[in-house]
Amino acid sequence: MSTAPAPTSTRERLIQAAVALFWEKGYANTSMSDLLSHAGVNSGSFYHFFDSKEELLVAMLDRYLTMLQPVLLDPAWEGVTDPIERIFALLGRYRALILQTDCTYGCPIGRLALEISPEQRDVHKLLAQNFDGWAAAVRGCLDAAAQRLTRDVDRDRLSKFVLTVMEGGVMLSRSHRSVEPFDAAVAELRAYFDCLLASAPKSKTKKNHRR
Amino acid sequence: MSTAPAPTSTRERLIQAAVALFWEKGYANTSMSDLLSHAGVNSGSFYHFFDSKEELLVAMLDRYLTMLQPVLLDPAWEGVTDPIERIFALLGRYRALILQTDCTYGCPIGRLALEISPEQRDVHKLLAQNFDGWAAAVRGCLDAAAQRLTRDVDRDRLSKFVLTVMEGGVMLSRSHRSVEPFDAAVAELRAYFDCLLASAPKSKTKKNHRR
DNA sequence: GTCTATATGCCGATAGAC
DNA sequence: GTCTATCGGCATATAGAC
Repeated sequence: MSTAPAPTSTRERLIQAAVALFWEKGYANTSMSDLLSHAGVNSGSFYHFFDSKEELLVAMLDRYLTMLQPVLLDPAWEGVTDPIERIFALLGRYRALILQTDCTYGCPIGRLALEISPEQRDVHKLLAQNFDGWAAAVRGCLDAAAQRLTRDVDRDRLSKFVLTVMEGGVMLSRSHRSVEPFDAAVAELRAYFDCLLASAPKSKTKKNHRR
Repeated sequence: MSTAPAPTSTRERLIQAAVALFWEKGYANTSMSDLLSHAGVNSGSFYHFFDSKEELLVAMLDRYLTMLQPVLLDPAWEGVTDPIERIFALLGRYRALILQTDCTYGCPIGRLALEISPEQRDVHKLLAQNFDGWAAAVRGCLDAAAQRLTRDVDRDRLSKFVLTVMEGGVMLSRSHRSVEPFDAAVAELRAYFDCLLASAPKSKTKKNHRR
């Protein structure tokens, strides 16, 4: 409970700068001087901690893995207990991000997945791990709601489908400069969930999904 | 019916090089010298036809619009008449592309949508037009199958959903270096379609969708 | 660990003869 | 319309004092 200004280390500030800038501008379009000035660090210090820009990318993706729960899931799920609604609350966070960025949002992980050369296998492995972590969170929700879903639902596959739809929706919203494509994708996903929940008894989750 | 070797113009060769290279390496990672050597053109000639690299990008995206039907849709739909199967045949083309590229495929349009800065509105307008053209083709299939779909299906929204799923599936396959995420997404989409076709009479489309 | 100064190379774009 | 030669700038990365 100290009020100290949190003396973030140089290494830490660089990772934070990477989180912000690789998200905002992509990897190649973020220059070393962008990173250095944003972090308030000099070139010499950078190369004391990292061998290259790519190594900072790796460190950033590692950080993302640990940020998923506290930074994304916990806030998204605060006050939301129903597991199916948690899935849509998570998608709601992305909707908020799209709006916050004036519909220019690109998911940092998805963006890097398409930008980074496939030869950089270590980077793509981390990207895949980030995707898997996200999907696993959704998978947890589906497991919690298992008895409400029709028996033949492949919950693992469905959790990845939610991720797929999120990524596609974010992409389309960026080029259209509008939330509408994202909203449409989420609405369609909701319709699918209604399908999968249809024959189950407790259909408590029927507020205003279909408009 | 001439057998002449089709003396492609310099401008044309540059556009073709852009189609190939912006797809393979992205926009920023394709250098002018990449483009010039691939097209067999000198720098001076390039700037005779285009004011800048970005202008070539615009020309390439215009070209993509005209290529959609003959290069993508026509081959995908050859021998496939059922409109719903046409949708999945189109997705099958992307599956083939993923396999052809050893699972490093990134849809050129989707990739640019995330890479290009939102400030370049003209580029994003063309990207959105490309997305819209693709979705419109799917929309045409859905319209043709309208009487088989449950009444409350929003066909326009559903056509965009198919695009969303394709783009998300391609993205995940690239980072996982496997077709599996794409296949899973398409299988889930098929399950959704089965839902939407369920209550209709003619369920001729039941071969082996669910495995 | 941090600083300034700088190496080295490729980038997109241009000049100007032919 | 095509050629060669080259510009100025910014990229990542390094050197070496403190």
